Amino acid sequence: MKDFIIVMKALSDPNRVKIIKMLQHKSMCVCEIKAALKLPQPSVSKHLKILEKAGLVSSQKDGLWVNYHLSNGRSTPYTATILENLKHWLNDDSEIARLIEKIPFLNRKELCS
Amino acid sequence: MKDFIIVMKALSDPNRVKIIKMLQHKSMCVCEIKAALKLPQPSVSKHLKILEKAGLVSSQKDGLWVNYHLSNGRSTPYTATILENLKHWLNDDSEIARLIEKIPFLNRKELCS
DNA sequence: GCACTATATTCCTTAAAAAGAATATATAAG
DNA sequence: CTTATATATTCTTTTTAAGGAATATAGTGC
Repeated sequence: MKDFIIVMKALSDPNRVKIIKMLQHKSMCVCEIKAALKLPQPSVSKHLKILEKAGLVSSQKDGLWVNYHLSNGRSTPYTATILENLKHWLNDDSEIARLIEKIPFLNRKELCS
Repeated sequence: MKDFIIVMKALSDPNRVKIIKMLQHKSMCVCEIKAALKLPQPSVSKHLKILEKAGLVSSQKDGLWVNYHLSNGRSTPYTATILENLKHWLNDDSEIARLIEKIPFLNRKELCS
């Protein structure tokens, strides 16, 4: 039960859901997410930590950067199903659609400096 | 997005999840749920309202009683999938299992008086 | 009408989550 | 070792959600 609640709470925030939707298209570092969502960097880090604890995303260090990507969902039965369904859920949301469109133009070299 | 968040928030509380798991086995009135979960009546009513707003449960008046049951899930794409998966999710949770076992012994006539 | 019962709502208090500012850590480059 | 940059953490404040007590509503039966 506890794990289930942690997953549901992680998904109860629009910015965190947006992060998941973006990661479906591309692994991203914190500063890319920060730029896409126009949020302060500490706020992004905190959201990512919550998603990571819920088993929804994973991270990988790359020098000074930390790349975040969707997890394989194996941590709980819920994460796998939810991540799978989130592939088609919310694609018709206009705000999500706009975010996704902008992803190809995010340039880490420009953003992080 | 807003609807999705409402559903996720509704599922972010253990008592509300327990209510859903019980309703999978039996339509229940407020006082039956109250007895099963050992919660104050106003608290149960409030949880039910949140579940109803999320499109997860529906209610039907029966004289002085109000029977709650799982909704058909047609209100959003999320509710249908979540309700379907919740049929097998959490069945191995000991607290849930104990609740389900007790359902047949809930007697409305005894409880509500 | 009145009394009784099941449920809902309101109001207030408490707890939990989110936002913001500041600071800390870690790695890279000189 | 120093500087610079990306990210994480801490601490405080604000917002949001949950709990509890009291009251309101809506049926039922007399």
